[in-house]
Amino acid sequence: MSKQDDILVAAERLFYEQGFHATGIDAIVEAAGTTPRTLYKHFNNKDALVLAVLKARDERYCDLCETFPAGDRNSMISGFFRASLHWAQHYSPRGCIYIQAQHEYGRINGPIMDYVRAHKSRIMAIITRRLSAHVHRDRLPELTEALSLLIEGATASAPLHGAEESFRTAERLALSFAAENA
Amino acid sequence: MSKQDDILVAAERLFYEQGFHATGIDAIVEAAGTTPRTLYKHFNNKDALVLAVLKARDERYCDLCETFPAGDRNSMISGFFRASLHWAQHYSPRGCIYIQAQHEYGRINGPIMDYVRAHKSRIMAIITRRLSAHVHRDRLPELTEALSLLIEGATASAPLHGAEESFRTAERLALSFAAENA
DNA sequence: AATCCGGTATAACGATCACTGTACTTTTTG
DNA sequence: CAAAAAGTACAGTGATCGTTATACCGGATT
Repeated sequence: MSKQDDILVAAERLFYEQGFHATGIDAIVEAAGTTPRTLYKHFNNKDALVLAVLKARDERYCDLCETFPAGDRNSMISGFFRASLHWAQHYSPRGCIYIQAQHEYGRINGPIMDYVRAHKSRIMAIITRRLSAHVHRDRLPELTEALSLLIEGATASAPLHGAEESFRTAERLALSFAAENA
Repeated sequence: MSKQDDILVAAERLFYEQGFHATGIDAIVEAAGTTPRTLYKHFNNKDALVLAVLKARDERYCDLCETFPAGDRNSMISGFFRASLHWAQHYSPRGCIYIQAQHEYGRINGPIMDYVRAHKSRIMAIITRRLSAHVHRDRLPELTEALSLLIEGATASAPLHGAEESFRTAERLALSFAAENA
């Protein structure tokens, strides 16, 4: 476990809990048990650190979308929400960090916003591909968009209404929709 | 139009476009055409200004939820999403300002977070009451929660996928759900 | 043995932050 | 008209921000 990893872990936790702008470099280095000088030897500036945190999260969530068990259409929809509930409970109990980044950096047309957009479309591409064998081709885009919207809504609702209930509601909505648009 | 209103309008725009922590007092007073001294005669501190902005938004959106046209169950669901689409396009094209506040102030157990929670439950109460005449009592809580989740998801998806498409998808999801759980 | 590399310690840079003291002018109001 | 209220001008507070300079340490590589 290098110091670079310690810094990444601490930064991810603090950025997510307090917000990007509200988290100073000093707080990160203290939580990571190191010094500003070391941090800036691994990351050119704060934005680079933010990007690294977003990238680490992106890879882990993409992995989750790739690996939840396959099956028929309905069981895959349920599996997707079950996996996302697990993710929300363990890694994302206070909403989506990309939505958070979009709010805090939305004015800027920089690499951070580019990464947010890329992440969301990566997820949609994975879902589309994994569902493609079990859904009619004409219905695939609208189902993917519905699932994306529902995950977004469940993640945003979870902090206030509880994760289990939010994701269960989202799952029921998705199954109703899929059944009607068979 | 008092200076206090000018300050509120400028603060709402800048907080929403750039984020709360990223927006300095100096930027607000410049946009409002006044001075820091005047701002602090109307608002004790920055948090009080944030609260005033959240309150102004709350009242306007509650008004919207109260006044969209009534009708039978399905037409009210459609009306709710149509009204919210209009709101998103004109006042909220970059996501929900309360979700934004929750991310930036979530660590703190203060009046800002209290107001966020109060806003969300106020909206749900209005929707529940307005739908109560047209939905079976047993199905009312779950439909309200589904609508809340869908509005949240559509608002969060709108900046990336387009407002019309996001709210149309949310509406279709809601109608499928309501039909299946009649 | 010499050199590089990851990391540490300390201190400081200029900029910006939220916020205020003081004094003056304009507008509103009784 | 007088008094209170609202707004302006300007400078400056201490604190914190992201970032860097300088110098030193220990271990692995060559």
